[in-house]
Amino acid sequence: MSCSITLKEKGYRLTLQRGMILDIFHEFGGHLTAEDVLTQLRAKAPGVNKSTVYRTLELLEELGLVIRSEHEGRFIYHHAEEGRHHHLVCRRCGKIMECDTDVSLTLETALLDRFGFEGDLRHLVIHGVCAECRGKSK
Amino acid sequence: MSCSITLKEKGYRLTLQRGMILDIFHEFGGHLTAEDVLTQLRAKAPGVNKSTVYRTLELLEELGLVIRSEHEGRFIYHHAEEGRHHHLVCRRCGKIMECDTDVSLTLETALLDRFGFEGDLRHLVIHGVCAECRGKSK
DNA sequence: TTTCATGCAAATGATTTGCATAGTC
DNA sequence: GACTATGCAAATCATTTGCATGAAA
Repeated sequence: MSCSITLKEKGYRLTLQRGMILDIFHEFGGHLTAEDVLTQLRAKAPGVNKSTVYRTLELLEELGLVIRSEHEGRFIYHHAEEGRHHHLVCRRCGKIMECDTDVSLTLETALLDRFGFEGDLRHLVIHGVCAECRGKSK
Repeated sequence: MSCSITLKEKGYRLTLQRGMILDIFHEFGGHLTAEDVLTQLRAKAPGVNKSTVYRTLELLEELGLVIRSEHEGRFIYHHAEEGRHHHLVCRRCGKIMECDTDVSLTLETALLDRFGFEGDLRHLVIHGVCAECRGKSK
């Protein structure tokens, strides 16, 4: 698959661990913490170490294969090929929804026009209150 | 000032430390880490403790007096009254610029219309490349 | 066989917590 | 005087790092 190719192209070794971590991102669509990845990984290969996960995630992010963001004091990762999308985090129930990026196109052009800032709007984390929770309390 | 009043209104004690931390947010417009606050604080009152800063920041955030966001694995805080603004973080030079929120009005309404999601667009952190850095490399 | 990746264990650094004391109301 | 906030020290938790060994090219 294309990720493995990228690894090799850039001169990195395709190890069993790296392959499995890439697989996890392919299978699992959403956002994962390093610990999530480790848990998934250990279901298949019990011996794998924490450091390997952290080092691999760092590498994959450098290569642009995964996107790193942060949530509640920890880093979360998702597959870059998964497509552009934003995260809507509800501050009441904690639910995280995905939303595609056409909602932010205007913002993207505005930033470029006004500030010359090339914003990476492939992935925003937006906090707020979801429809469900708004219905309950308001 | 209004912040002190809010503290008292909600039944919290207005201590010297809390007052000074509020002052720091009033004087210093930008975003501060807990450690930044501690440093500023110790310039005036050397004896103040780390825990007090963390506990105060937690309280101020609960009361809505400061806004907490995260950047590079640590929490950053800014005064809520400072007005709505976004942060544009340059991934090349690390510079953080502020930008007002009218650029995101379209986004705000789009989220509400489409998902019923009431996004808190008083403060976004947007990563990207600033005009200066774009000029250099592109 | 050479070099890079892994596992292990220990270090780091930000944030949190328990508890006795000091300060506010 | 009662009760809350502070300082101190130690605990926690995610992430990082040094080093010897094992695996990939």
